[in-house]
Amino acid sequence: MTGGKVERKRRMPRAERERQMMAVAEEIFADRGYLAASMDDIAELCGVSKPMIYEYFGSKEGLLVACIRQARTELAKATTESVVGSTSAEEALRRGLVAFFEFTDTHRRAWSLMLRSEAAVAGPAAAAEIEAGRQEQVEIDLALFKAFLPDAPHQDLEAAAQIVVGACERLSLWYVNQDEVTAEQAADHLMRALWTGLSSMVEN
Amino acid sequence: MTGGKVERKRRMPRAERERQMMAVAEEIFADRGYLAASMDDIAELCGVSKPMIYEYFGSKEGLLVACIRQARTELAKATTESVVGSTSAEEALRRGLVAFFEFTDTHRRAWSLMLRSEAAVAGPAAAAEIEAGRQEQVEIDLALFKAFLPDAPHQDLEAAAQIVVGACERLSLWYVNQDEVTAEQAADHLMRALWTGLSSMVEN
DNA sequence: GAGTCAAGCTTACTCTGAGTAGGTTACTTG
DNA sequence: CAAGTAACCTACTCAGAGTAAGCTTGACTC
Repeated sequence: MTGGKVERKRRMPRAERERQMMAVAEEIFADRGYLAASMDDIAELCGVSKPMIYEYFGSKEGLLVACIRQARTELAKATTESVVGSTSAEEALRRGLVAFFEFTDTHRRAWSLMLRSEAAVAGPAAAAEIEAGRQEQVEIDLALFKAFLPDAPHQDLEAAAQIVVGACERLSLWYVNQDEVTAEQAADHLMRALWTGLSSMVEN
Repeated sequence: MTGGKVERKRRMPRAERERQMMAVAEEIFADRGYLAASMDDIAELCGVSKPMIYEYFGSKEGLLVACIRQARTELAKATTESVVGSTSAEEALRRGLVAFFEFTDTHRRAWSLMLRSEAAVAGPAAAAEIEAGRQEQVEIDLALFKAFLPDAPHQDLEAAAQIVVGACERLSLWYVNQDEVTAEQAADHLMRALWTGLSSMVEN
């Protein structure tokens, strides 16, 4: 089944074991949902006993938070890097959108952890982690708009940033279920729907 | 504290007891989150023992689903009714948006149940109930766009509907935390950001 | 090699909270 | 008032999160 070597029950240094646990947890959480995932099962799949997970992550929610934080970091990295070298605000936004949709497609498990908010229900720490991720995106968009439209009312730009983030989330769900739609097309849809409206704000 | 009569431990017919249970549950779920809410606590606040809730709702998730379904029905009713009598697509969309934002403000508890998806984690039935609510909104928007832009590619309109629903969700969260923003203004922000883009689709 | 320290790991619990079996009370109707 | 049923209760089971206390293995001194 698994291509690599099997090596059951090896002793591992902490860092490596933590990575393995997070990989297993991400899969189990995404597959079964947070509630239905049991720590005993996760431990067994790691070839290790339950207290080890508690030793390293503190609690079930702590394990989930670690998974979410990792996904969040990767997403922020992917979108941020995609924007460098853009020569216009429009290009920057479009590139960011494409990177975002690509991420949600290639990292489906990680994304479903953040989006389907297996978290909101999990507890305050997990919910906060998710909301922080969204807020991060809002700040990025806001900075972009502010640079492009310095004279537009602040409230308008804030609302616009919220709109983009919300639209991205929802559109990503739709997009990953449409086989014939590419990340570029998803980004295009969003640009077409939003861009004229956004750029017209300067005249308001 | 509570304004009305107290009447502790009255016997009630099923329908009335169910309504009371849902009201209590909505509050507890919204306040503490699904996980932290215990069925024993809800039962006690109803002045009744736990098996009664199981008799009427089957499970904890069943109780949550009932709460969500009620909120969903109310939201659909409010937005649908707000649109009747509109003389243009633009007016219909704007009215629907205003009704939506008003609902999220006046029914905060109900809305937070649906939005913060205290549900996705709860289980498949609750998640399905939430997704059904979103899909309902998508269908409504899609029908509206289709009527106004019969020649635009279907995929474009579908994407547009998803965008509107996603943007609404996110913007509603922002809006309920901004005291100085009215429902009309929130709807305005969305219309300004989206309308020109949407209506230009006809030329594509 | 013997001693010792720590990191990685385990067994065997406790305790909370969802869900249930089986019985009791009180209102209605003939 | 007998009988039936709707509303309700006490007292459990059971799964799964979280923990206490100790075992094992390898590396590093002397």
